[in-house]
Amino acid sequence: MNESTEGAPPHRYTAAVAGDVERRWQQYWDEHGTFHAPNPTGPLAEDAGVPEDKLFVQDMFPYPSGQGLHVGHPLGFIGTDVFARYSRMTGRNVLHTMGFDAFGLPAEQYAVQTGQHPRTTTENNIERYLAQLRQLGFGHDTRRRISTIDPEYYRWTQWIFLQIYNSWYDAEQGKARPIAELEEQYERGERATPDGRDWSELTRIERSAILDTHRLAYVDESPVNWCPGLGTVLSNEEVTSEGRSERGNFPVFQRNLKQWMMRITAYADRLIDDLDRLDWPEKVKAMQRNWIGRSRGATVHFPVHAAATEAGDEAAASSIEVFTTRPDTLFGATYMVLAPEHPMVDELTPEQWPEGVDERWTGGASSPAEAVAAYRHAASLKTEMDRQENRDKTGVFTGCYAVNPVNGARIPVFVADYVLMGYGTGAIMAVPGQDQRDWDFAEAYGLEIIRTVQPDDDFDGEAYLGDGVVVNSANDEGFSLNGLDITEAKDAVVTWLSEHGYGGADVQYKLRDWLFSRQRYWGEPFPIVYDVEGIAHALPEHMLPVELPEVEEYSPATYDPEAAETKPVPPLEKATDWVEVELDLGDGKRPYRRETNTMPNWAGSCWYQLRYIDPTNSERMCDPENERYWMGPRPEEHGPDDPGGVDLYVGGVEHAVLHLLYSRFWHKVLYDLGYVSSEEPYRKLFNQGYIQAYAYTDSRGVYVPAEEVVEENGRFFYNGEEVTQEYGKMGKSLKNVVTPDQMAEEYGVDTFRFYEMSMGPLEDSRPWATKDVVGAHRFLQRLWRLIVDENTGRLRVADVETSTEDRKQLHRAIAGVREDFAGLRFNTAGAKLIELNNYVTKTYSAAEATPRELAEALVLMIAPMCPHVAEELWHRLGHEGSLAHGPFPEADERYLVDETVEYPIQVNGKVRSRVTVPADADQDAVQAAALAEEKVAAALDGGEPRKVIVVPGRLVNVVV
RNA sequence: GCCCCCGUGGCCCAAUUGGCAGAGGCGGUCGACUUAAAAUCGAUUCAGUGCCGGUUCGAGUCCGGUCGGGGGCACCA
Repeated sequence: MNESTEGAPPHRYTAAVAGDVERRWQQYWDEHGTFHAPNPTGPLAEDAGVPEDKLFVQDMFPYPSGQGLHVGHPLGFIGTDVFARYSRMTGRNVLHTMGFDAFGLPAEQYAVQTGQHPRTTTENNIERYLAQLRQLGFGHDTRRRISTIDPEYYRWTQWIFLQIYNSWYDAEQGKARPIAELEEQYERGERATPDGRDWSELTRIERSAILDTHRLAYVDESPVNWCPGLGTVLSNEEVTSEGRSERGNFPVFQRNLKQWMMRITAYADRLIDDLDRLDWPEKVKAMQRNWIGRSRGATVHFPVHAAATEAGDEAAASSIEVFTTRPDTLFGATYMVLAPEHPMVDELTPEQWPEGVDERWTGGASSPAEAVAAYRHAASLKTEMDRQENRDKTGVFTGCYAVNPVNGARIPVFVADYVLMGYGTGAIMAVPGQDQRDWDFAEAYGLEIIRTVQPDDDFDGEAYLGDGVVVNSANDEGFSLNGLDITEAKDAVVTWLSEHGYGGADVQYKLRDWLFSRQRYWGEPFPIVYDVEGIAHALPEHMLPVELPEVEEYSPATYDPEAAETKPVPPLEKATDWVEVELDLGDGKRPYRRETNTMPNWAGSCWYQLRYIDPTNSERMCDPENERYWMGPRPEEHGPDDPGGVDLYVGGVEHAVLHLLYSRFWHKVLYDLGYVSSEEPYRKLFNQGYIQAYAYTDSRGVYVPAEEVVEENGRFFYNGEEVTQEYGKMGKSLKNVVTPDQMAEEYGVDTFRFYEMSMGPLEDSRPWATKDVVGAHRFLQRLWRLIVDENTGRLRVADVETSTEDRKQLHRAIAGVREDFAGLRFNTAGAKLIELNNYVTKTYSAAEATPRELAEALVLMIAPMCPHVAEELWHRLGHEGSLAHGPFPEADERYLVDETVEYPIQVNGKVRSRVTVPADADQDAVQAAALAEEKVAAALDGGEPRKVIVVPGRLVNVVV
């Protein structure tokens, strides 16, 4: 027992009493299924049907780590719970639950160390986690809990993969369609095969290869991020800007490997455009726009004087294709650059340097081939880090010239590593006059600089990026851009290019296709097998789920982090009995090999909201009727553009790109294929802040226990020794962890919940302060004391009359609290409740009894934040059952308006006096009353005011 | 380098969106209860909103600049 409860009155609301109350009500909720939300149809439907007014609230589900929770973890969970509880009390059908994102590296790594199966570790952690969630009193519908590692869940993850695999993107219709419909187009000859042969003439392998190039999930041999230290490949999103793995910080290398990809780029436009239809933080939208990186511009083909590679060879007419966002500057293109990896480099490089070549261009080599080879070799050795640290422009002349199509100018072609193979076409037209990178290169290599946009008069920079009039842009055939503005010039050039066959308008994206396979054990197996010819086959639905086999070794082969030339070996490769199977896929039993990669960790989280809706459905991923009810668009409620989706999705901003982009992509595919009615998974997104903490280091830089540090005059001491304060994360190694368990022990969960919500706005990050928690505790003690006699435990509430003032206080609080709850402003809702409680305490704590009208309203209004103590008091007030479904107090307009209003009177903006007038006084009456006021009259000194501003209900300002 | 967000009493935070800077909590001080302390209760204290300038009858709120803190992107043609 805590010493603070010793000697306290026997019926005071202490941590011990709170703990008892909390456990009892948690059990009650469990036994009564209080938070079960009915579905329109299926096993979770009820005879009574469902109300039209519903709310689907979702938290970003947690990874069940073995570390346990600290006080920062549940912040968002409490926020959604308060909102869900408030909404439920006002009569809405509320779906709120929580599952687990349970595949992932930590369990696998633990398995590697200890030999314990990742499933065992993970399931134990989930048990621990569930106990903690229960302790915090969340109103989850526990029937809807899912876990991504549950075969009945990942069966549907595999099923969705198959839908994606069996689809192609029809660019004309702007949507995904079944691959069978594409095959029909080929069969009927409506679509030409790549080499023009008839579909019927193609072999099975050839047909399958053609279809594979259209599938939304496909195998590709292309450059991928290979991370030898982890023994796996990674998606672009999982690689940091330093070119290292986000997890583990190992070096990542570009290697050509055969891997599964998802054609997310097909959805680039919709993923960008539909952001406008979402109620999301602008910051997150900006990050997604940035990641997708759409730029509009033009493709331009530059003919090359194809340098003969062999003596006497008349070079074939060839051209270099570039992408530019500034086609208007085409007349200023004075040279070109290819990325070192560009496939055309070899064919363009002639035997010998042209006559009189600039020495700076040759790199001192005796032939172009030698110079280019040396440069490419040097570039290949550079890591991302090197490239970033050193931005000096380097490059080498290929010996080849291209022709600027617009004016016939002969311009040199360089190889330089400031052009990246991964963006656009891997080649650029260089316009030093309007691009700083090109300017830098041109300066270093003595290349011509032509301005095609007239800078402002006072411009003294180098490359000019601003607006202006186009100059120096005309050819001999009468085509001229001179005098146009940039936008007009772009249009004119694009038109000219298409008319003359040199290119046309084009759009490029930074977004790449999503690398979807990982060489790990602890992930979803692919529902794919390969036949003896190596052709991939999707497994039929009835063979799902494909379950993970038992293996000896859980880890892939890992290597020296720097060993770039190594190859991935997935752990499933060794499960021979599982890999080699005989199956009947429709043409008799045949031998197949299973795909041995597994899906990335993001797969399971791409669609879990759909499974929450229909967690027990064994026929379908989710019944369409249930999906339509919980997630379907509601234009009458959210406007004509409403894409539908979860009503409120709360989580950290760290998932701004990865999870949220992948999830949107999957959802759109499912929408296109007709499985869901919503076009987006999450209609409204909210990023909660982080709870941070102070940490302290001693003179050696070693962390000391934060809770034992004392402050004195702004300096900090531990055991009498001065220590240094740091601010940041909460973590074991920082010795500053505070757990919800500690808080529950010391104050009870309701106090903890109330404190977390009242610390500040949910979206803000703020420091944890254990010493402040007592304020929330005192508040609940005062509330309890108003209702329960601390000495006898008897109810001290009676049906006594309340005063008009009481009602004004009460109804003002009700109106404010309702607004605050609805707007997720729990901190101010809490403050208003404390204020009302303080008023009632002041008015009735010394009286015989507290009026029931006030007591009940307080109890109901505190319930979303402090549900256990509210249930207990509601019960003691004589009510049967739970208050979880309301009622919630309603404000009576009559008490929100005063009969009189006190106006502050400003003279020249400074408050000088006050005057009280009837609330219905019109502006003239208020003005008259103000001017008649003694001090104001004195300030006017008999003169006329220059101006009088009356703000109805606010104030009067007299200007003299 | 580019883009975004935030600076209000000693601390965490409010302020009806341009209208009296203070709702709430912590802390401090004083008092009650107690043999005493803790806990609890009551009372009370404290800033002119990072800084400079502008718009306005009126600016924490809008605009420009500047300093400080946090975040995102980064040779993307």
